[in-house]
Order: sequence, then structure tokens, then C-alpha cells
Amino acid sequence: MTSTYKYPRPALTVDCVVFGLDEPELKVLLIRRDLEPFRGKWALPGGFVHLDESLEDAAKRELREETGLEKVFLEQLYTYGNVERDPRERVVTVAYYALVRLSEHRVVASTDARDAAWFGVHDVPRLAFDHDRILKAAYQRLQNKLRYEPVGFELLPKKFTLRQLQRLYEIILDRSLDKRNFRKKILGMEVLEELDEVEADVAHRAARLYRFNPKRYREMVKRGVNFEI
Amino acid sequence: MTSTYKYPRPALTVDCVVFGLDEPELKVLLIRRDLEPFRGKWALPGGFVHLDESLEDAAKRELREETGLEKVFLEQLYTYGNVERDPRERVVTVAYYALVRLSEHRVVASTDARDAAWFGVHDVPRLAFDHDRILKAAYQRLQNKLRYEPVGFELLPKKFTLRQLQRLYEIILDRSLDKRNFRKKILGMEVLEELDEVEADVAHRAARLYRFNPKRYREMVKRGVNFEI
DNA sequence: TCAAAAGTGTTGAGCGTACACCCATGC
DNA sequence: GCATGGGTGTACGCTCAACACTTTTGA
Repeated sequence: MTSTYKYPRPALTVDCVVFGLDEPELKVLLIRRDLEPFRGKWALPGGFVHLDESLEDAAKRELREETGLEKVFLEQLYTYGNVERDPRERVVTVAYYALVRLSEHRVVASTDARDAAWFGVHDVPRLAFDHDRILKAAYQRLQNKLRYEPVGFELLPKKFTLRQLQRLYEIILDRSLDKRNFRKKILGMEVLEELDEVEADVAHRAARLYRFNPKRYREMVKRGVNFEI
Repeated sequence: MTSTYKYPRPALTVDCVVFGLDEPELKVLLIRRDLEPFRGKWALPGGFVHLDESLEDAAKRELREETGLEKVFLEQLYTYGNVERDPRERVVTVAYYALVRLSEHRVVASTDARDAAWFGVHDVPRLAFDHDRILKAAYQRLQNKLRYEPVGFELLPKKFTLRQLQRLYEIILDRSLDKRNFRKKILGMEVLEELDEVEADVAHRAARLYRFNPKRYREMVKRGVNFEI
């Protein structure tokens, strides 16, 4: 921290990698740019940080303004500050990633007359700026996170079956899991509440519904329980 | 990414949490502030990001200017952007943490006529700004990192004994480890090179020296070897 | 009655953990 | 010869991974 605040300043933005689960695929929400540079290209939703809001607030605001999403899981990912990441001038961006329940946010308002669309995470076009790199980092972070913390519930409806949960793990981690072992493991963590309800409208035996219990989870964390899958 | 770059901008700084191992203790390098606010208080070394340097370059430059340190392990930690973290005006800081071999950097030049000093990580005074919080986060990150990646070598001399390494783990993780198990585990990872040298100047049987082999490490990572301690 | 998925237990292998003694060296 | 740490092996328990069949339900 030096003596003056008068240096010329980089611009500061936030960008969000928004993941949603649309079985059988993990999707990312992108915005089509209507301005240069990269006009017409797809990019991560994001924008400038205002002086009177925290970084996380800025990310939430941009998410709301550009995609209509609110109250989603949001976590800081990394800050990107290479000198030439924006062709016009110096822009540093703080990247966040978000997890949304598509079941509860089906329609994403293309507010602002802007295009917004979900892309399969393995089927994303070349993005503007260094957003490809950010997306890749976010996906890796999600994979790691899921492996050690029960964060996947953020992508499922509040009530879900064990099969849905297993599919989520398989989709994100990109490998298949043994059904019996998975159930043993996940139930053994004691963070799922078994409900007296079963799924509806299926053409076969209906599966039991469960709900994640965050309070129980916090207790387990305190006790040092391991949530590795 | 919206239409204009003309928003008023937060100031952007980098701050570094510098760890060094000074057996039997882990230490942090702090700078005494000679300006308001928090004049006379201890703080993390850091300063403004210039327009023509990346964030990591800025962190390296500040480290060099304020502490004389060069060529150290450096990794981005987190970006702090609460509105009131600097009493004067809006300042966002990208925090880094660094690991240095005290054996090779014994003397830290207090360049700039500034006080610089090492503090035991459990014995740090109240710091300026939100630097307490940053330090805490960096320490946790180091603990986690060490648990899953062989990063501790950055704190030891290039040639070290297994005992030194074990002590390092014990100091950072803050628990004691079984000697035989530790040796089995760490040697089993096959990233240490056994040297034909032993430590000198000890009043008992001299221990063999080892060296970390980063190339072998990268191979092991590719093979999916687990480095959890 | 058929199709589809739900739900359930056991076994073997490998890994982590706990634990104690002899050895080499310098003084 | 003694004090100090260096260096080594084994046994047990637990967890992980592999694996297949019966049950339930709706169409």
C-alpha cells in the first residue's frame, strides 16, 4: 500500500459462469454481445463494478440485469488481469460461478433485448475476450468442488431422487458411478432427509424423494466428516 | 460487459501474504505502514496495480520493492472488494500468497526505509485494513494446499531431510504425524530424489538429504497419483 | 405380463494407522 | 559409552470397489 491513490486505474468488471443442469447435460448461460469488440460473439454475463457495491453484489446485480436470475449459489472463482485481455484498454475482471436450479428458473428473460441462451458445457462456441479460459477454470472448479463438498444440490430441484443426484455426479464428473456404492456413500453422510413422498408421473416404480439438510451438513462439517465422493 | 468504459473506477491493489518457515515456527512477513490511514500499524506488503503489468507481475514487483524478495512461489488467493475496506475510498485488492525459503532469503532488505519483519503466524498483531482476514484465509489455503499437493518444498532449502519435511507438515497442519507412516507415504509418491549426501554439523547420526523432483511430480499428477497426506 | 427402474448386501483387496526397536554418529 | 535422532516392518481394521438379483409400479 503506497502513498497515493492517484495512479491511473484499470477498469474493473465481474463476469459470471452460470451452470444449470438440464439432464442429461450440464449447461452454461451465455449472452450475445451487441457491441464491439466481439460484437455478435457469445460471452459470459457480467459488467462493471460500481463504487457503492461489493464484488459479490456486483455479480448478483449483473446476473439479475442480464439474465433475470436471483438467489442463486454464487462463489468467487478467480481474478483475471492480463494486460491484453481487452483489446481497447486495461480491464481486470473478477470471475464468479453460479449454480442455478433450472427447474425453478426455466425461463431466462432476455432482458435488455439481449440474447441469452444455454449451451451444453461441452458444446460452447468460441467466446469473447478470455472467457473460454474462465469457463474452463469454472468447470474444473465445479468438478473439484463437487468431489469434496455437497454442492450439487444447488443444481437440482429441492426434492430429488437418488438417481437424479447420481446422474448429476456422473454428468459433472464425467464418469459413471456404481449405484449401490453411491447410495451407501451419500446416505452414510447423513445430510439427506428421506421424505414421505415419491416422484410422480413416471412409467415405472416411483423413487423416493430426498431433501438436502444444510443444518445437518454444517454439523457434519464440524465433526470433520469427509464428503469425498 | 456493458456499453461503456466510463464508470468511475475503484482503485486496484495487490497484497501478498508471505510465508516463511523458521523452525519451529511458520512466519509471515509484514510491513509497518508509514502513512495514514493505519500509520504505524503492520500490514501486508502490497500496492497499486499499474496499467502495464498483470496482477501477478504487480504482486512480484511489490514484493521486490517492499521486501527485496524475488523468485518465490506465488499464487492468487482471493479478491477482496467490500465497499468500506479502505476508509478513504473504494479499493479492491487482489490477494496473493507467497512461499519463500528463509534459508535463501535470510535478510529482507527494508528497502524504502520501511520496517519489514517476520511474525510467528500465531503471533501477529492487529493488522491494517482487512488484512487480518486475508492472512487467515491465506493460512487456511496453505493448510489445504499442503494436504493435497506437495507445495511445502517451497519453504525448505533445496536439499532437506525427511525429518525437516515432516516438521514442516506438522507445523503447518498443526498436528503430529507418525514418522514411519510419513516416510512411507512421502517416499511412495516417488517425487523425492535421494541424494548421496547427508546433513552436516549435527551432534548425532546425520540424516540423508533429499530433493524434490518437479518433473517427476508432473508425471505423477498426470497418472492421477494422490498426494494427500 | 412386460418393461423399466427402485432398492438392497457381501466379499476381497488395498490403504491408513498404530506401534517399538536397533543403528549410526558425535561428543 | 551415552545421548540423540535415523531408519525400518508388521498386523489390524476400515473403506473402497466390484458385482446381480428381487421388488414395485404403470402401461
